[in-house]
Amino acid sequence: MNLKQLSDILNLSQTTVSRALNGYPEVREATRRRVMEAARRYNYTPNTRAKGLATGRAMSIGHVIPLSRKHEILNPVFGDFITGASEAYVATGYDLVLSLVPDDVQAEHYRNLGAKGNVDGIILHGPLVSDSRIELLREIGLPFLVHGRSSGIEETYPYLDMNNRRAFARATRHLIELGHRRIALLNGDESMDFAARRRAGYEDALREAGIRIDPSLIVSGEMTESLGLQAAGEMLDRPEAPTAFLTSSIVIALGVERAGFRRGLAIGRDLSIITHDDALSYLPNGSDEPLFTATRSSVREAGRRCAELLLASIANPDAPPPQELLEADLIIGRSTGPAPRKDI
Amino acid sequence: MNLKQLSDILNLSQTTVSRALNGYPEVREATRRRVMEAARRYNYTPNTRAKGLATGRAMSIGHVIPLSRKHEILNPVFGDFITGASEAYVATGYDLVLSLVPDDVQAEHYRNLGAKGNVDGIILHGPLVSDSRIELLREIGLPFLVHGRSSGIEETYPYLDMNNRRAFARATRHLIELGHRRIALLNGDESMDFAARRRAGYEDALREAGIRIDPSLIVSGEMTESLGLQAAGEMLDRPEAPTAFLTSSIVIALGVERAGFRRGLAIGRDLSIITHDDALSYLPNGSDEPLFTATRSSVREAGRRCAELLLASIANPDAPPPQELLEADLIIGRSTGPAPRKDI
DNA sequence: CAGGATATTCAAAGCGCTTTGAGACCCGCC
DNA sequence: GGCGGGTCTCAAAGCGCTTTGAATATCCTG
Repeated sequence: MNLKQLSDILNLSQTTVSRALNGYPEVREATRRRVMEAARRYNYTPNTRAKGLATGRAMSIGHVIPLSRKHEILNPVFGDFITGASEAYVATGYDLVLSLVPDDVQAEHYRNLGAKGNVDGIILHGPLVSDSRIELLREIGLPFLVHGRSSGIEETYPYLDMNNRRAFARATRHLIELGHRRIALLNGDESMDFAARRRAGYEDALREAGIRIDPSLIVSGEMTESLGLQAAGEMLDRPEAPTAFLTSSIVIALGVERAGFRRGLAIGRDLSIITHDDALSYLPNGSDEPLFTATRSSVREAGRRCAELLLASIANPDAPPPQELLEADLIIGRSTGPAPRKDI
Repeated sequence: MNLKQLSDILNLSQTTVSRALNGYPEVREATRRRVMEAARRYNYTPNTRAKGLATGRAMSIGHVIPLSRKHEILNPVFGDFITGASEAYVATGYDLVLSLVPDDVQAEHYRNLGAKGNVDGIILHGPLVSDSRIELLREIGLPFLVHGRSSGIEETYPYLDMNNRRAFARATRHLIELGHRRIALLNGDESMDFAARRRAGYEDALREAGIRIDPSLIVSGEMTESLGLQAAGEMLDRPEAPTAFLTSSIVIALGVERAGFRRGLAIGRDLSIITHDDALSYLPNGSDEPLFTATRSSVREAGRRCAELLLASIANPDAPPPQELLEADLIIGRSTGPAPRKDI
């Protein structure tokens, strides 16, 4: 069923039907009702492509997920982010076009997305430190919004980020106040901006407390269970083992916990853990009382907000670029406690 | 840059340029090269919407993820699936349109997708037992392919599934051969088809061995770490505790493991665990030797294959509906061993 | 009830592309 | 040198929608 068929049935012109459907004022109420009614009856839905061609708007947003050739890991966070974004899109009739693109063809892909005209805007995922894609997107002229930030980019650009630095500084400070001195950091890949900022926060707090930064207590890499298991295992076997771990994701923390279990260490007593918790739906941090003490910030909420901001800036292109910084909560669970006596 | 501008620059008609670009034979090679060259130089990419309008093909595939209102959990498996599917799409120039749709508006959403004409086909995720969406999609007439199957649907429909029943029967048999008699099953929500089949496989093997099926050893629900922790914890505290667990996902298995740790049980000796392993990129089952004994089937591979099958059946609508069944591997890790002596 | 204002409706031009049917050009052959 | 056949190129008609500018009803006032 297309517009012409519908208007023929109604004995109206296409113009009138279109206007009636799109809420223009030049249509008598009775006519509009009649049209609406018929549209529903015949299950008429305007063809998106044709509508897009005519209006110049694609009614869809592109999400481009970088896929490293080296470690082809799709960030598990992504699913929740998308869920949140989707909420905003569904509410406004937008579609979500997803592309997973290998690093080496990213630039080309962004250019194509612009030229092909099938998205009205782009959400940029997984920004690196000094990420060149930001400049590229500005150059292309397609509206965009960065989920995260990129240190080292001077110009202002639209973003929504979580205050990683402050969150990790707070967490580190909390451990220090509990008497811990040897605090390990198991971080994500530090070429990613978020991980670099988390490390900066960790170092801020240590410096502040006059604690030497020990590079042998810092590991960064893919955020998997085995990273936690292996790195923590190795560190715990040292004579001067850390008494506390700060980890960038719950999955890593689970690995640390296991390394502790294997060595007969009680979590929260012999060994403290604070993790960042993205509040992923399928990895809840305990059901009632949180398992891990954690800096928590819902990535789903971030997804929703990102989508809202991008849609708003598409609707109003002259507004200044949106920039938002979410703060994480520090929630206390059962994985932290005072540093063991002998270590104070 | 659009076709007209490009053809003006080249002093050619739009037709000629279009034909040159799309590989039609009526263009001299020299001309074609000249056109190609210019297209690259000016970074011309045909507008998808316009092309779609003219050809009637959207060059994109819709993935509809059901989002239960009750437990808003996005299956973590989904990320890897999409990654796989993406590989097939990128190779053929298709886009991936994603929608997360609450259960109660699914039917409407499928209808709209059809009418709006912005996808050429649909991948149906998360089929339930007797899933009515399959009938709906057939009625709508849009090409589709089910990832999984739906028991209780009589007509043939295109699908790609993993042989869940056989996989779980094999795993259960393996435990039985190791001497286990009290084997618990921690399953996904059994209104989902895959979970129902897994349970059937588990029961097949028990029946075969003449072991009574004990409903108190079967739990199904959301596949989270805490499900594993709680269900296993509760079972292990019984006088007649199970000696082995079969779980539907690694996350559950991690929970079981933790419940074991907490009770001082050695995994692989006091307690055996077999899990299904979707080979998720961010949840590797150990780095060299597998942590868990597992039935393994890469969901990413499944994604790639689903996409390929759907694209093939779009290209050739008269072919019989593709139906494929993947077999899972049973890989032996360190989480299984003979049943403890006293229990034999 | 004429005349102008207002409320409705219409025909037609685009949006950027593909594709059809026809025309121009060039070649070699008789 | 004219003609048939191949090779290229072209103008124009759609694809389904929005939107402009004009036409037609309808209504109200004096």
